[in-house]
Amino acid sequence: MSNLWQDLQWRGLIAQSTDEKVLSDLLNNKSITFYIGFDPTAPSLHLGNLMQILFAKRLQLAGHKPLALVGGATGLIGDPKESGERNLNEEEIVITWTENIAKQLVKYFDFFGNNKCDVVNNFDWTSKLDAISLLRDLGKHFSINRMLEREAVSARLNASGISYTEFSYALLQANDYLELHKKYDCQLQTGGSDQWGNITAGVDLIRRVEAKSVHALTTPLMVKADGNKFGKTEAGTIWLSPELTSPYAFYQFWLNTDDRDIATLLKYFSFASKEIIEDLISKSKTDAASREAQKYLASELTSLVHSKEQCDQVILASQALFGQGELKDISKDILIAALSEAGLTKIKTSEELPNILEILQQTNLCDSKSAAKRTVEEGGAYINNERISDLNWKPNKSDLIHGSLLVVRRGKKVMAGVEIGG
RNA sequence: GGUAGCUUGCCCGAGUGGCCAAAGGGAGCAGACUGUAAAUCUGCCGGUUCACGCCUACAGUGGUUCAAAUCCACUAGCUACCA
Repeated sequence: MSNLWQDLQWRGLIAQSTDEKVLSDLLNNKSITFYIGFDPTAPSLHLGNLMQILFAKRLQLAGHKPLALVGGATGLIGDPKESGERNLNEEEIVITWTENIAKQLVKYFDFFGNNKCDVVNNFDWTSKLDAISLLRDLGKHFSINRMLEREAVSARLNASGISYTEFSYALLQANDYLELHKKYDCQLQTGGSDQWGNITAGVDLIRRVEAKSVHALTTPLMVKADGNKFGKTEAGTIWLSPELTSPYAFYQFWLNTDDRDIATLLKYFSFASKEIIEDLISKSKTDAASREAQKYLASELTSLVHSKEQCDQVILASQALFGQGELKDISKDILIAALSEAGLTKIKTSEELPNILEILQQTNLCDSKSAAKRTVEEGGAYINNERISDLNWKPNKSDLIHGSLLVVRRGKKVMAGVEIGG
């Protein structure tokens, strides 16, 4: 007996579900097997995926067995999206991405015990599916009329069109559910609300083929207060891989969460108790400036996705770079670590020291020399927290912190480091 | 298959021979105010250049012209009407 369902509801994590009474009873009182799928559409998982992962983790913590599916097969086909046909990726690339994703998933689930997680790849069964079976055994259970009703599909029919390849996607995902139902007695598939159609296609298929009733449960689409998509910045997607999004950038992303969104995000992403979360939310209203809720969530998630050690480093780096104190008072090691997190560019001493425009460009703080010049003229260029307004400014020996470092900043919060060395 | 129209910078959208790197809006960047917020106001917003300038750009290719986003031809894609 648990209150999993009530907890999920309180967190606002339930968008749609099949028969609520039956499903909530299963989730609260039984231990079931469920699955959640991830298609390899990119080299790494991102924050949208993280929401799904953590949702599944909540179910596992409550005693249910997760199957983390990687879409080695479905990734080769492409789930139709409203904006238009996807470009097919090379098979080798999809294989690499599938492997990356499988590795990343391992971090978030428990792989021991009665309800241990299994990672499965739909390539294993889909690649064995022959044309006759696909069309005769599977296809016969699908109504085109029904498939045309899907939002993404109908949008595509009215606009750019859709290939047979993508149109067939739902069959494969439905078949995944059927496979996992037969093999693991999987009774629930979870996903984002955009997956509702695909998931219920599987539910229908299982009813037709096995005469069994299984379930679907989706999470809402996160919409930010400013109307933009969650999980992206102007610089791009926030990835879970440290190579694509540094732990520093990851932490900063959460720290900069809009006050209006922090309550929702805490409920979606934090594993803290209801009491702690409600306390943080109330603080975010009474004392928004302290940003305790943002700091808490940033720290919790950076620790989870990267590591506690990385997170500590990043917090130190953030404090060092945004602190009020003298940069010179920060030890060389910590400063180098901080700048490495933000992005450190090395320049050889043998060369003449670059001027401010070159520094801004070489640290990638500005895209071009013109952009760099603009930044300086606008008063947005800082070296060691001092505004630089002279276009010809060059660093002196005495400007180098600890003999070799420059802290470069554009605007209020875009940092980079320069290390002058042999 | 026939006819007519459309295709502009990150996005939307004005421009129908020189005054066009191209109105306006959005996004984005910077400044002020702040909390490394939000809202608001101001400036910027193809590349290179201290700058005059030069280069690249108005679907693609070629042409007319001293001069083309603007005119002509062909190609591709989209839209509407006709069968």
